[in-house]
Amino acid sequence: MAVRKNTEELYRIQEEIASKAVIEDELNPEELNLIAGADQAFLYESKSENANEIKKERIISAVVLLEYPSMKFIDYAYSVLPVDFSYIPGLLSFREAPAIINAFHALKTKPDLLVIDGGGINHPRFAGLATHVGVSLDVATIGVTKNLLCGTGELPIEEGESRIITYHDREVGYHIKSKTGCKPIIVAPGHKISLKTSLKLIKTCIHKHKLPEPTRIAHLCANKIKRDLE
DNA sequence: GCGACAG
DNA sequence: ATCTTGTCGC
Repeated sequence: MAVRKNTEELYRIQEEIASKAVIEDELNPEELNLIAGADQAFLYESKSENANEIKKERIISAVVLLEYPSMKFIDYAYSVLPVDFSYIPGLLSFREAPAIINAFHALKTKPDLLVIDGGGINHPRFAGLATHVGVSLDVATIGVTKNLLCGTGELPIEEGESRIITYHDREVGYHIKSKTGCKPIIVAPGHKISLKTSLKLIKTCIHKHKLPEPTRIAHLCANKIKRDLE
């Protein structure tokens, strides 16, 4: 339940992914029609055999397909996989990316863009979960999180307002005050999309909640699958 | 050395 | 992320 390879090797992989990430629009925002959201939930099966307690951990990744910009639900797909890699800040993708990639492949209709609950280039080595998945699948991605892993930036105050986040002299994302009374969320490009377009599109995906619809619906979907599975 | 640290 | 009931507020 720990790191399998040397941390240095994993860092090297992330640096390679970062070098392959394209932070420019390779999609036309005007023609965006299908958008997807991905989120994960976990299952714990604890077997208490005599004195030893064996715990199996499984990850559920749900990918929901929505129509843009109506945010109308179209379809979904999911994947359940065993996980052995524990959560380590900065190495989240090695724990969650495989399940997301599996669920994405299970989608019959592919989206033009995938929004993931995790960081994008706002990462110590500029290779957060959204960037990792985007480069692996060669699909445009945006990362959305509720907490900041690294970087600095002012906090927006008024609903709809946003402020740039910087890390090592590089602009890596934004804080967005999505709703009054709610802590700002963090948005960052993952792959094949620019900083500004990421901000613009996510704003369009914010309806009546703090989180944008793709990620919010995916979260509900993953939890329902989890309930039905136990 | 100490504190911080996506999900 | 997950363990969990009520409760304050729009």
